[in-house]
Amino acid sequence: MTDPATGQLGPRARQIVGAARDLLESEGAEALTMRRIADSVGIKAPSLYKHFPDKAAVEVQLMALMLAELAAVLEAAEAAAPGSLRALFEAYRRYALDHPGLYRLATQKPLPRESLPPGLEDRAAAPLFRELGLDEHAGRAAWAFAHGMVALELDGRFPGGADLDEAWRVGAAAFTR
Amino acid sequence: MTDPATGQLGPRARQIVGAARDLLESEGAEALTMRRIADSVGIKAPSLYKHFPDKAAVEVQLMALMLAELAAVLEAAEAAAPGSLRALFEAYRRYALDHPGLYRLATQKPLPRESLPPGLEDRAAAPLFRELGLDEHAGRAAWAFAHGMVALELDGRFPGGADLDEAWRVGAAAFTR
DNA sequence: GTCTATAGTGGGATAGAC
DNA sequence: GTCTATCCCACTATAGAC
Repeated sequence: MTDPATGQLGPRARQIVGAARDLLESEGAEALTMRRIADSVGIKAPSLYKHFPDKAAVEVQLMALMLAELAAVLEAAEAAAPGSLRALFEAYRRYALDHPGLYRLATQKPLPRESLPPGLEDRAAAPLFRELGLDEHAGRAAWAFAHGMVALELDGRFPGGADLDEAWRVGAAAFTR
Repeated sequence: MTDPATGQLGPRARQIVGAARDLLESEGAEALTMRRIADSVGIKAPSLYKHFPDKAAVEVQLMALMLAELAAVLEAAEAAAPGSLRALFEAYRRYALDHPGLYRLATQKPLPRESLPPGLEDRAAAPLFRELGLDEHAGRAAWAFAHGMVALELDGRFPGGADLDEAWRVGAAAFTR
């Protein structure tokens, strides 16, 4: 539940979101139920409703968490290696593979844009667009490439021995111009 | 249920898969339940188990259907416009957008490769690889781009007014070389 | 802010008669 | 190959006591 004044989460609510996150990463999306979240926190499921109106509200917080972390990771990559699309892709891939549950949750359905902190979505997308000279079309194409690579890898769609580093390299070269 | 001799589906089983497909496309993945499928066919849910061992077996048939159709569509595009990556992307996009339920079902989880007709997966992938000169890395990168574009578009992740044709064009140009 | 109890829904799947 | 009846499970969410 968000504080009506500040829009911030209380400590208990933050703990719930943290438990939900751990559950999602350790056991996958099917494990993300109100009962399991409550168990992790050490309370009963109905008590969760004193902190969040419904399950969707918990998921919104998880999506916001993912976007903020991804933005931070991309911004750090940009600062460490300015002008390197390779480095941005590398950071994107690493984040997604390290947090597959969160990445999928925030990625496989429409974003509840009204419920998210303003500007957060743009902040996560900005480094890629900056790198590609603010060309919106190239930015979308490169984003789609990165998302596609990650989605296919997470879903085990590439053959076993595939050299994905090389595919990422080809993609980075294709969009670098 | 597959005929033990031929591996083919009987007429009733084919009807069930067709009903499942229509349900999936018209009402989405959540509507794809054994009860709903049975309703569409005009029988009761338990009767489905005389034709398929479980729900997963129905889904496998849907995945095989999607791969076969996608392969056919890409092969047709290749024949109509040889050497055009643009044309392949166009066909890929159109198929996915026209059959979002099927596309997602066959795409958002690991393929049950042992249960699919041998070679089907490769057949669906072949046109793209042929177009890119059999370069496996370029093939994977281009496939990831196409899948990423489609996934993001299906999930409503692009901003409202985004000119996606242009993003596809940029992607095709980037991988054409 | 936590609990117990429970409503209400819906799902996959099986048993056994016909 | 279809039916009825049923099991067993799991989920989200609410009511009301403390």
